[in-house]
Amino acid sequence: MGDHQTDQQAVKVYKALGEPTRLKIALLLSKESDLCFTAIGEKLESVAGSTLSHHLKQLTDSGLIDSRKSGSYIHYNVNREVAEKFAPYLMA
Amino acid sequence: MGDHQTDQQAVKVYKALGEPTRLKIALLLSKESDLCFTAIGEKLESVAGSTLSHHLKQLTDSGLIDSRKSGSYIHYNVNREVAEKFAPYLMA
DNA sequence: TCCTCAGTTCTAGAACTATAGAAATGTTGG
DNA sequence: CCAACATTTCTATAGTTCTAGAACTGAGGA
Repeated sequence: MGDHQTDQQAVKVYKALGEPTRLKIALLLSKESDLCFTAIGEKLESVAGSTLSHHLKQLTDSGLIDSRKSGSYIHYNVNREVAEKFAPYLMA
Repeated sequence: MGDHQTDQQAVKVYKALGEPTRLKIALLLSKESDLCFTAIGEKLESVAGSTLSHHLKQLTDSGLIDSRKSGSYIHYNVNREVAEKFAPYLMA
């Protein structure tokens, strides 16, 4: 068993990926870098902004997705290190 | 994006692992093969049999854990192929 | 400054999940 | 067959999560 801290992150990452919309977001970001909030929203059909925000929060809180603010946009990316460690399936 | 079928299994596997008790079970089984229901229950402190059964069902339904009946016991094992594909972290 | 656009937070309801006790099922040993 | 044990199913409940609308914050452009 890895250390407790790491296992806790594993739970967060897996919980984040264990929901269809969030897995889709993670897969989108693994194919295309630097998408911003609105761009992600457009690729998912019919998801309210508030819902998308909620999903992105879980993904970023887990450490799997990084966000970077640029002007009035926020760009999202898969954190490769975390993905390789817990879910390299995303990068396949 | 992988095919839809595979992504659906990914969601199931990750959902199964995104809960502390179930991650613990998966990690236990990755270290020690062929544990049976009761043996797993003993390694987790204070989990009712009915609850354990429920967790094991999700793990086996996802394909991540295999079960094999032998006499009146059921032995559980990590399915290495599925683990390598979605969560090699388990085998690390 | 004012308006607009990007994204978040608040609120709330419907759906889902974790948990366990009790009852049921199935298997083995006596 | 009966008793004991392994595991599941049923039922109920407390807590969590998904979802979206409405209201909010903050940045940039006219």
